Amino acid sequence: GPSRSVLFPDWAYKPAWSPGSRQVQLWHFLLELLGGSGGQSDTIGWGGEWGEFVIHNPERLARLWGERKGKPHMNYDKLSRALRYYYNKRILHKTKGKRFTYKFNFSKLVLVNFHLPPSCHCLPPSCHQVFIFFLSLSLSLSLSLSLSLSLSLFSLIHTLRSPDNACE
DNA sequence: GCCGGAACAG
DNA sequence: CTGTTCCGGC
Repeated sequence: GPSRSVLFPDWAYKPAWSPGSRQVQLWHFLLELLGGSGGQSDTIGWGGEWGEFVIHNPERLARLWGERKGKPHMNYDKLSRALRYYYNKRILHKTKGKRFTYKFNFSKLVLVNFHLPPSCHCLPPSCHQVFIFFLSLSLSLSLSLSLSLSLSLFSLIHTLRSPDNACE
């Protein structure tokens, strides 16, 4: 597959509940596809609104996702069930009335997956907002360069969060 | 197509 | 935990 290490640092693939595992998540995969080819391909592309994306070829997307996860029987019916589980997590929601169209909640995406402990005051207060700004920039301009900058900032935040830089 | 419950896997 | 599989309902 295309370069997952380019877009996401390794720690982004490790859920907090399972330090050993390194399973790619569906929203990683979607952003990966949307981050390349100027945000447009025959399979998936950014939509009209901010964070909105359209699946142009649902079964092809499912096949690619199945290849990544080692699930040869993946299809859009099952992939879309996984997308629907994102609704309550506030990672995605459906753009109603538009076929195969969903929308990212990027601020929630950041807060859920990369939240800072409230007790830590080592970081500037607006690190999240800075990241969101970069990510929104990459969305509006469809520049993978901006996405790389965003993830570099992610890495920086992660480094600052390490025990070596703990408060007190 | 889209929804969400239920059982299940790793 | 994040999905995967299956499915009845709209």
